Amino acid sequence: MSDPFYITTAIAYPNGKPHIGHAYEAIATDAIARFQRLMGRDVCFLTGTDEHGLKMDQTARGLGIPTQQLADEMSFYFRDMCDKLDISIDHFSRTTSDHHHKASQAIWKRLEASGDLYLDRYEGWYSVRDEAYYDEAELTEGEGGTKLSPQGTPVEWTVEESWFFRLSKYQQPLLDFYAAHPDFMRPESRKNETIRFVEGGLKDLSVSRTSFDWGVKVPGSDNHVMYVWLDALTTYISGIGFPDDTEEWRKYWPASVHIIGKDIVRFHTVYWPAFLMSAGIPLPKQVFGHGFLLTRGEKMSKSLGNVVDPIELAGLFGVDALRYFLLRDVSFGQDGSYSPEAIVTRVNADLANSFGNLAQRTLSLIFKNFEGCLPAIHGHTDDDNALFDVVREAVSVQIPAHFEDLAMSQALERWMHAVFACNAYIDVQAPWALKKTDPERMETVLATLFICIAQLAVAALPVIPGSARKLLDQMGVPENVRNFGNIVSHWYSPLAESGFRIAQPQGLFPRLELPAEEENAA
RNA sequence: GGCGAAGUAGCUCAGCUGGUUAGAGCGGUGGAAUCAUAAUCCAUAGGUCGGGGGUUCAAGUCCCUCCUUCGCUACCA
Repeated sequence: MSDPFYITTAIAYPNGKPHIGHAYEAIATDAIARFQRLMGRDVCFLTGTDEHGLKMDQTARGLGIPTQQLADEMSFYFRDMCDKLDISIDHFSRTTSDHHHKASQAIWKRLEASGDLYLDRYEGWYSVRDEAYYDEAELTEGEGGTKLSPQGTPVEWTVEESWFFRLSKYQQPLLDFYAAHPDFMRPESRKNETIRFVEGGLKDLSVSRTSFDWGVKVPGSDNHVMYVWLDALTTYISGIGFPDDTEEWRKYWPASVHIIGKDIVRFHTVYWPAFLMSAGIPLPKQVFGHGFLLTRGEKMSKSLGNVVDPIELAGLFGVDALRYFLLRDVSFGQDGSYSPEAIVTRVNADLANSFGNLAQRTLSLIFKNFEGCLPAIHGHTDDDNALFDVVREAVSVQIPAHFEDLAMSQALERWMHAVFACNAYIDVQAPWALKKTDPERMETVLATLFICIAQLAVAALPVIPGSARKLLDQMGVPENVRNFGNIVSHWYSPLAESGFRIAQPQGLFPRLELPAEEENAA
């Protein structure tokens, strides 16, 4: 294979179990990765956990367990989420691994060699929870005269020796890079924000801490640990081999796209590129900041008690149902809203009623009337060709174009459009009525539908991998045509002539019911 | 305060560089069909495209202004 495609999610900070936002990001990234594989590209998909930092250390201490043990436990939940949601990762990287420490120290040495690191003192109001310093002016007065950060977290006056990175030096190089690579930041609104931020001037960045030791040691300064972001971002390259000159590293870097949440755009579009420039490493081709998922239009938060467990949700509605809903109902890049009603409505309408039912009625007719043998084609009519045109246009032109553009919801909209065309076709042709009047025509109609359904199933593989695969299995579609290139080739007649028979068709997408408690709430 | 995004049918939203009667899905209504997961198909419902002003032969689609929501950022020190 050639044409490598390297995609990553953000490296999650596992100070709690994964929530729906983590799941959303993983699912979206997975759909893109799967799509690219089905386009024949050599894909590497990396995710992982960012386990350093004071917060982890403190949480562990609070629980009375070793920090590493907490990290192991929490990281497991994220790894487990990937398994449960059918996330097709190639690498799960952890910042606590030995190799990652080595990689982080290697990049540190490169920054140092470029003359971009210097030792200084840092003092100011520090928030442990945010792991950030704030200006006096940014603080607000809390209860009892305590000082609070803009995020409402407590701050303490802290003085520490710190290594600094000459971020200021990269202001112009970054702006030049943005100008030369208009697709580097997406969507557009995030790009504008970043450019204005950089134009406003960059201050050097404190990149080490001495107040705790749960992190990567700074080479030559054992009492310092590296700033969590420098360490975390390095995961994108350490996960594929850096600093070793491995085959993966040579093949996959620079990354095709980093998929991240809109809240951490700056780290990925300002700090990360600056670090890489300093280290003499090529920059990723694109950073995409997706939106947030709101619960019934409200921001998720622990205090509101509306934090949703994605595993529970998948258990309730099905993994593919959840995946489909998130990618279909939320325009990628914008905020989206989630509710049980919305999932049930969308999934029933699209997957159960339209697509699932289409497959079921077609396969049932074949199963009952031909003992499962695939019907022969006795010459196609204009109606057949018109349907082929619609489905083929969707499957080999529109859907790939939208996926390529990371517009999953639009890809699925085109997919549904083609599904509608199939349902309209089956109603007009009424193969069940042709049984007595024109059995040969009945065969052709069902064969036509069979082909179209297979094409649509392949196009849906990135989003609903489990159920699409099950359908293709039921239909006996050979593995080697289950991709965007081959599914529009002539595989049907050979399959029919091979003597393949479909078994009694099994429904793919059961109609969902609104959970009882939700009905009451609504 | 500055910059930016958004405000389009009951709901969720499409509408690129301005141009025939403003679109889709869901919901609602009226038909058809009965192979299928009571699923499907057809027709339809008449929305001042946030308000106002302007440019143009022609504006959701460009300009100005106002209102609302949101994001980034700054400041009041």
